[in-house]
Amino acid sequence: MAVREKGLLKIGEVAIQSGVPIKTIRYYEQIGLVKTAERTEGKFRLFEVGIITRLVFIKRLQSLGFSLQEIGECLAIYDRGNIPCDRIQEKLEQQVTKIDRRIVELKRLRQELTDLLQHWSTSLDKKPGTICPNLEL
Amino acid sequence: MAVREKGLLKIGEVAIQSGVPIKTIRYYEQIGLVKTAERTEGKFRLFEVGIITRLVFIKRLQSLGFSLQEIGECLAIYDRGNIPCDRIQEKLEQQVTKIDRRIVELKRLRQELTDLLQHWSTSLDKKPGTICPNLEL
DNA sequence: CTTGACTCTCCAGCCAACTGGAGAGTTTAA
DNA sequence: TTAAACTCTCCAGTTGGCTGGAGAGTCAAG
Repeated sequence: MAVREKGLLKIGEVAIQSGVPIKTIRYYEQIGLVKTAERTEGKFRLFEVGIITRLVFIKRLQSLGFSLQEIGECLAIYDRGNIPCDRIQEKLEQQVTKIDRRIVELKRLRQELTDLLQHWSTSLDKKPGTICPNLEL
Repeated sequence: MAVREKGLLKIGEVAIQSGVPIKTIRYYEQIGLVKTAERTEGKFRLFEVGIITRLVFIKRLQSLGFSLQEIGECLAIYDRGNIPCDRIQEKLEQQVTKIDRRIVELKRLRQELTDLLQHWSTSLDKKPGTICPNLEL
């Protein structure tokens, strides 16, 4: 079992260990988030064990609201030999700001909805040129 | 000008009066949200004036967070000769619930982010098998 | 009758992040 | 050696709500 001697993993094992589906791993390779170390003669992908950490990292950042695009930027820093902590910190802060804005938006919408509901009348006549009279008031 | 005599509108005029782009109107027709009253000999769409109210209604519900699917349901009630107020009220309430859930989610995420940032260290060494040490703590 | 504005259909693409399937080839354990 | 399990590439589709463009046809004013 040449693969295990070299400490390389086939995609299926990577999928199991990382929890990321095979298809997704291939997709990540396609968009440059991960790389295959080499291939078998029969074109099977072989990954270094570090791929697991990498995939877990990707999923972690994703769960924090990062896009694959942004994750790619962080990984690029790492791949140049640096720790991407600073960049990530920055992004995290932006993320918080984005969330805050989103929450404000949602609250405004919620207010609009509850205002509408508060004045909702269950006994309005059909007015010509109106679909839901309650909405035009 | 036969069109105006009949009180029918061509799509361009509908677009101007409703503020909905021509392409979008055709799309709405395609998915069954609106109907053309008839066509000219040359296949030009002719709409009844009610289309304006209808489009404004669609946009209104959309701004309240309804999907076109849901809007379609309300319009179907209207098209059967009923006032869709009850249905809309129901949907609005669901909408509020959805927003509340979303806000909770966002707050939880926000908390996670700020927790991470609070304990962020700017002087961590690169650890083997780690991409961003701050994230594994 | 001509010209310019308008509209038609059909196809295709966009965003993001995958996911499904066909059909073929590879690896590995028994 | 054989059969099961695994993997390959390539293409296409998903969700939702549009949007763009090509190329052709139509309408209305002068």
